[in-house]
Amino acid sequence: MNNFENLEYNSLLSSFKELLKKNNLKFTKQREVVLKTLYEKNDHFTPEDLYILLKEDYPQLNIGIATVYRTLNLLEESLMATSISFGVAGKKFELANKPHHDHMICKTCGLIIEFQNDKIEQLQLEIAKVNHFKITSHLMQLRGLCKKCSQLTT
Amino acid sequence: MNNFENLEYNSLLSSFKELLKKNNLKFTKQREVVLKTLYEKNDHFTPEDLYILLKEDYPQLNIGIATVYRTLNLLEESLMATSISFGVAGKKFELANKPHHDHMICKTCGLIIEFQNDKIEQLQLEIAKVNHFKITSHLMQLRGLCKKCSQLTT
DNA sequence: TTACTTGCAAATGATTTGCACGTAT
DNA sequence: ATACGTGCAAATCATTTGCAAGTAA
Repeated sequence: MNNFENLEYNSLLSSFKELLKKNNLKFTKQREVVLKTLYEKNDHFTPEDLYILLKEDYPQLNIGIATVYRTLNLLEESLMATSISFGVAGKKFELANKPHHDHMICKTCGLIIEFQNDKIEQLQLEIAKVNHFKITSHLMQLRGLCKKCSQLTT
Repeated sequence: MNNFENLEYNSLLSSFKELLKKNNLKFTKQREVVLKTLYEKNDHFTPEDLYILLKEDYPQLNIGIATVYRTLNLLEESLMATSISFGVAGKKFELANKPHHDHMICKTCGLIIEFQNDKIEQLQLEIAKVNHFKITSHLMQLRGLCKKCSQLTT
């Protein structure tokens, strides 16, 4: 659970600025365009993906990939972004302004489908309770083939 | 689903040898001790963990870490082992002779608790069906605090 | 004998870090 | 003016790979 669900851009921006101030960090153009792009594109990005996109969209900024990594890590630590891991293949980040959801990931084309299921969440809580385990977060990924790729394969 | 569930060591070993033969690969001491150690310790290991353990237990073998990586990858490709990912922090492998299960992972002490829930698996299949997605595997991890660590924290 | 395998060290690829310069406050 | 942030290049870390020597079949 975080405090950023369903926020529009201006509210996210305010939260971000507040958070920066609270930690004696500065509001820079680089940090701004990372947040803005994640919001506008409303998608999942690897740091590399986002770096390339920012180079295209804001060439005059001449952003460095290290800054992209630093900003994504900052957003994730502040709970304004979340990431899903692809093992050694890296991580993809998304803003945390959407309600909680999990992911289906196509092994062939990388398509990500989001889903949410209350019954599963409920069952997870029950399982945790039986094991005296206190859940702080969970990761659920269904891996396989999306409609398109499973048709190509067949 | 794989064919290794509930197998004892001798059967696993036979399967492994068969699999090696089928692929014109050789049965070596290094491959043997990796399989054997995973079986005997019945636990989850990073390649590094296992490498250190094998160095201790079989010092005369002088196994290299590259061989540990190669063997774990071979076992995983052959479906005799599975891995769970910890993001950038790496992967942990375990033998696939146990029935399918998922994991609870303690963020503080690293304890792994295994669990299995048919209702959740069923719900996952339904969700996939609705989205025309063909599941080949899934990853479900509940992260948080085990009984012991949540008592220490409180 | 003939491949395949191994350990080693070098290569790789993603991510992080040190540093001198730039910039928000 | 004073931190903090940035881009760059070098460093790091886990993992993979090339190669000459070793070993299973």
